[in-house]
Amino acid sequence: MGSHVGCWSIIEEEAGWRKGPWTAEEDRLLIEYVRMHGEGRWNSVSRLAGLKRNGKSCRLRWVNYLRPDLKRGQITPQEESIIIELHARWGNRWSTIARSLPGRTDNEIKNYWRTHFKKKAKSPINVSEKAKNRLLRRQQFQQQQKQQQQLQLDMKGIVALLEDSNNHYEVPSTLCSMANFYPNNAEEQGCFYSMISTIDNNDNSSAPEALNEEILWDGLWNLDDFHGNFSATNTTSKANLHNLVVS
DNA sequence: AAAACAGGCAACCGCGGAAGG
DNA sequence: ACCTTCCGCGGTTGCCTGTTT
Repeated sequence: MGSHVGCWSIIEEEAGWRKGPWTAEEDRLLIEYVRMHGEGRWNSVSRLAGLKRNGKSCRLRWVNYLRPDLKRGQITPQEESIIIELHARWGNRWSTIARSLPGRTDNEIKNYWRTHFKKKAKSPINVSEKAKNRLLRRQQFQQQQKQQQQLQLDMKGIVALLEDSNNHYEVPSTLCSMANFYPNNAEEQGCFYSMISTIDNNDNSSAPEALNEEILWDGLWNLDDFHGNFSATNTTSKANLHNLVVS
C-alpha cells in the first residue's frame, strides 16, 4: 500500500499531540532519535526529538514501520504456514507469533490473519458472496488437483501405519496427536476424533484391514470442507501434520 | 463511466502488567 | 501498600485502492 497521507485528518489534541499519518520529516526525527538514544523511554521522545507525538505513537511507528530489521513485502507461503500453526497453538497472541517470524510485526501478522483467514471461516450470508465463493472454488479446483497429489503422499504415512499390524494401536493415538494440533478448534479436532471413533467401532477384531483407508480419507476431506480452501493454502501445514504422523 | 463494494493496512484506543517512587 | 508512569498487547477504526456491478 502506498502512502496514506491524507487518510487521517490531522488532529492537534488539547495536549498538543499530533495524530494521523506520519510525515517523512517526523520519521526522520524519530529514526535520528533512536539512533542516538536507542529504543525505549518513548515518552521523552517528543521532548528530546522535537516531535509532537506521544510516546505510544512513537513506539508504534518505530516498531511497525521504521525498524531497520523489518522485512518488507508479502508474507511468504512458509511464513503463512507458520502463522497458521502458531495461531492454532496460541490463538490471538500476535506478539508471541511475531517472535517466531523475524522481521514481521504483530500488527502485520494480525492484519494478515484478519484479512486472509478470519473471513474465510465465516459462512457466506448473501447471494453475491455465494456466487463469489463458487467462482473461487472453481478457480481453486485445478489447484486442488495438485494439492491432492501432495495429500496422497501425506496419507501414505498414515496408511503405512495401518498396513503394519504392529502399529495398529498406534493409529488412534497418532490421530489424537493430530487433533491436539488444533487445541482451539473444536471442529477440526472433531474431524480427527470422529476418525478415531470410527476406527474404534470398526475394530471388531485385531485385523488391521478393518481400518478402512476410506475412513481416513473421509475425515481428511471433512477437514478440507471445513476450511473451504484449506488445501489450497496449507500444503506446508499438511506436511507438518505428516511429520507429526511420522514422528 | 461511475457508483458500490471489498480488501488491505497504518494508526489509534483502551486495558493491564511491570517498574519505580 | 499505594500511586503514578511507562510499556506492550490485542482490538478497532477509517481511509485509500483495486475490483465488481
